Amino acid sequence: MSLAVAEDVDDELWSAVGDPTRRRMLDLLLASGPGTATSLSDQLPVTRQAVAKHLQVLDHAGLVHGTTAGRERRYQVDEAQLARAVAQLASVGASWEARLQRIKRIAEAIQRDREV
Amino acid sequence: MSLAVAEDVDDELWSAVGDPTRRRMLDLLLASGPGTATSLSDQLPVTRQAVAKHLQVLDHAGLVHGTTAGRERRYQVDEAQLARAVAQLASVGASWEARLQRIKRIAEAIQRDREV
DNA sequence: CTCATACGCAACCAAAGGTTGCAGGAGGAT
DNA sequence: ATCCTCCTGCAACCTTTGGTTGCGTATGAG
Repeated sequence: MSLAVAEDVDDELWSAVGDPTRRRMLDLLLASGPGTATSLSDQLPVTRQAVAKHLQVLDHAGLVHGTTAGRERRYQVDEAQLARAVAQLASVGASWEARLQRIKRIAEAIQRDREV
Repeated sequence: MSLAVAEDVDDELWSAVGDPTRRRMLDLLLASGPGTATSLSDQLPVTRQAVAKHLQVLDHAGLVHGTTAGRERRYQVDEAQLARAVAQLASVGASWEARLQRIKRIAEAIQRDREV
């Protein structure tokens, strides 16, 4: 049985998604479609500049993708990359859950031994 | 259909689990059983003090639970709380995936309209 | 008793999230 | 063409957080 830790996970994706503000930005972009730093910032408790920095991070992680249109710059979610991120979350979760199961089995085995 | 954003998530749990070092620590504690700041630190690329701080964070989030034994202080994973964290990861992932699916369906509908 | 070991506390440093302030470019109104 | 507005980018600065080194202290081994 492979005990390899599931931390072959892309740390940049994780930390991109690890920030609560960025998670909410992704939520908003998914819920309302493409948006700009300004449009996002007035749905969030932070300033436009903070949002802009987060958009850079998300862009660099490939989770969003921005296009300039006139004086606006609108960003939209890269669906494939977000799907990848979701898969990695699931992977880490599954790994932990597997270990918890294993511990539980061992605990039960000890319990049985005591009852003999 | 409820469009409520899945950010009713406990931010403390998320950020506890959001840090890569803390994730590795949880991995180690799950893999090798209870451990001390020292025992963890020499399996990690950071100092004992850094590990100690992370243990405080994890403890405060309820993910681990430490007991003093002589001159050692050993920590072990709180399985129930970690299970909760895993559930929250899964919840956010599911929420995003649902939205991605919805977007995909809409895109296909538009595609069909064009083909008429 | 002495020595090694594990710990906690404090000072310090760099990076990240956040803020304010300002200069510049694109569009609409006069 | 001009003026005004709006959205953007850049720079300076503050605070929190992950990380380090250094030190004092307590506990177990010899």
